[in-house]
Amino acid sequence: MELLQLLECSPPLAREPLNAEQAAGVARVFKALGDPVRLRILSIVACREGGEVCVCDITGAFELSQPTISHHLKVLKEVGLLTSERRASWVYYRLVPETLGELSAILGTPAVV
Amino acid sequence: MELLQLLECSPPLAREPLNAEQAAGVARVFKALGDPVRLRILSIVACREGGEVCVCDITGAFELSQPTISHHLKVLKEVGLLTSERRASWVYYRLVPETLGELSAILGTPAVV
DNA sequence: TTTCGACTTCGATGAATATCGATGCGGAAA
DNA sequence: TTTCCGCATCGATATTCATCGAAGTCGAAA
Repeated sequence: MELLQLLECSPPLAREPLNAEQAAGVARVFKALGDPVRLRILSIVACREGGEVCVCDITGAFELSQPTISHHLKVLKEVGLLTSERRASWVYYRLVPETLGELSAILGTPAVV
Repeated sequence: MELLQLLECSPPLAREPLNAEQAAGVARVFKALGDPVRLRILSIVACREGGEVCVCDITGAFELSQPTISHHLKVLKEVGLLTSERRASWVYYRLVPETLGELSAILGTPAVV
């Protein structure tokens, strides 16, 4: 099952206990968020006007090697938080807001909490 | 700085890029959520009428050793997602809804997304 | 006091991961 | 074609982590 679909059929934490499959899927995405570098990358992409950032801009924001940034981008892409598109020599990354929204819903909306 | 306070002053991902300190604090909590067992534990506690669960009830829901469950409970407690209280021979765990709410707000409310 | 049960802590181990340098690849320019 | 640049992949390494058995703690009961 695709990851976003699995998120969509995972109930909020406080509604009913997650089963093992749901928990495994949701945990994959939260694990991707559980790294400060990846969180900052995601934030950089999310804040950008136009919604897309090229890798060189992200690399420039950290004192980390380019392969390391590439690794983190791959992790974020694998769990459905980012998409990428190559245009000419550059690769542009975009946010997938649906995935973030599903996560937020699983945690429970602030109003309900 | 205490973790919940750091969450409170961390902007939503899409508002402005997280700085290193904010990202480190937020990542700690997401990392705790990035394990399927811990997610299920959290869900079990969140769903429970009365809001509290004793360790033996949680242990009984998994095919894992009791020290392993205790380890996961400690992780969830250290990042401010659970609190515990001992009464007689039993230890009861409760959810900290404020922490979940802060996380949800950082991801961005579903309506805004 | 001794015993017992619920739970935590400790120590060890195998697996996962963050990081990097070196290398590969794809496209554009020369 | 050759060269160069942006980015991904590979291989290696040091660290982190999930898990468990053994041992410790704490409170209640005997």
